[in-house]
Amino acid sequence: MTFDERCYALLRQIPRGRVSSYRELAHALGTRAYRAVGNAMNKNPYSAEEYPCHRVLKSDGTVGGYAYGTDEKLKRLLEEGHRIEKGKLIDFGKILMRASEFESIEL
DNA sequence: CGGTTGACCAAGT
DNA sequence: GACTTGGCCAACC
Repeated sequence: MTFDERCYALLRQIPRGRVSSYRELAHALGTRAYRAVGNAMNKNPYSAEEYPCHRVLKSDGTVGGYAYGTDEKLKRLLEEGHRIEKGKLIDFGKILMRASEFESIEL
């Protein structure tokens, strides 16, 4: 399994109403390849239904990039009931899915 | 094998 | 707050 595929395996575990971060995903994979996680999200070939890469934000709770524009990412987050102020997710700390919460995946 | 590229991070100014 | 800097590391030349 490639690094990208492992990222997607974690990605599909993030439920509607919650978010995670590039940092947490990297940590869940036992690496500090934050940027490589971003690269994987950028290449995400799957549907947003099963693989919601718009739910992956920066470690400080700001929205971060998106292949179809940050405005589209913002829109999708709002549709899922999140509140955003000054570019940052409100209650990011409570909504954030941390590395320890992910189920282990295949190698 | 070396070099470049990022949807990043953290600490500093 | 808005930059800049050095660091990070998989993927793809």
